[in-house]
Amino acid sequence: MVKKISPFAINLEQKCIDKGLRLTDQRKVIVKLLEETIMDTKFHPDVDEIHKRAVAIDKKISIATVYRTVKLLEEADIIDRHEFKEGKSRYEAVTETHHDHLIDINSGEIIEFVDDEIEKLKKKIANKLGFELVDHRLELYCKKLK
Amino acid sequence: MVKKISPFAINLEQKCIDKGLRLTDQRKVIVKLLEETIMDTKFHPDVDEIHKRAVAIDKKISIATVYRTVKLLEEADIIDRHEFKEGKSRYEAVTETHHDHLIDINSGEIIEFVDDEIEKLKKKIANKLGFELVDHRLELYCKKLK
DNA sequence: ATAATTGCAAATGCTTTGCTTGTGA
DNA sequence: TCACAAGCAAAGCATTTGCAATTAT
Repeated sequence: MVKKISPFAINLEQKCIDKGLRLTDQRKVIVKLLEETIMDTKFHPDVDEIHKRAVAIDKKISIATVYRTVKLLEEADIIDRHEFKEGKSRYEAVTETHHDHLIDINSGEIIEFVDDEIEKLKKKIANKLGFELVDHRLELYCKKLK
Repeated sequence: MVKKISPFAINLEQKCIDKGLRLTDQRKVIVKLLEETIMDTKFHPDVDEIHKRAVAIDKKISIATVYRTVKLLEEADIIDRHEFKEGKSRYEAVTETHHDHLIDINSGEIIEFVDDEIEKLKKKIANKLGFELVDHRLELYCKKLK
């Protein structure tokens, strides 16, 4: 059976269908929530935050389901998991272009940025050391200049 | 009372004394172990590894003490804690110059590298966004080129 | 002497999992 | 229909902590 693929899936639910994931009511709610991370680039919810918001929509969604769904979506390359220095994971929808994060250590605010120069440099360093870059993370922990 | 400071402390035990940390038998053992991370740049032990090695020297050292000591040393800026993508912390003695890490995703080997260009770029990016860089981490997850 | 440190075991916080019941395709 | 998903509660894992006993200065 040939699966129909939408190459320009605009929403995460469509991406799930494209990947052949079964769309339960719970998954629809969670996926809808995570879609907000596309427009609001400062929104990187953790499992608790996702669960709280999900329960507000449908109170029968358990935290176990949130954990399972978030893991599933990560494995399907639909969302990214980040572990900043706080001991828990935060999630956001996968974006076309790679970006890094700047974390305001006073407010906790997370700012995304894209910098081609630093992306090229990462690749160059890996190659120089005899490696091929597969994945990478760069986090800048900062305080506001006044 | 004026504390005597050794500005060029060659060993971690001296650094502990300089910072006014009480040197118990257990701490001496742990600190001695962690000193190995200075010469062996690929050695980034986790708490379990430190505890295993510590017990081999003095079997009455508990894992709680390892956790407490490692936290103490981190707060005293004597060692650095790293959290690579594996869900536990790894430690190494603080070095004069900042370095980043390249992790071989197949072997788990951790390689340290220093790159001035990327350090400058980190600072530049933070400033451009209106921030002052306080802390940062860059990890390259790679596979060997053949 | 005495304030700090230890060992032990219990508690924590985040995450995973076994099992039974429920449900999407 | 029926393989897969959900809910619940128990388990897992790294880490922290309360408390009584021990120890460094």
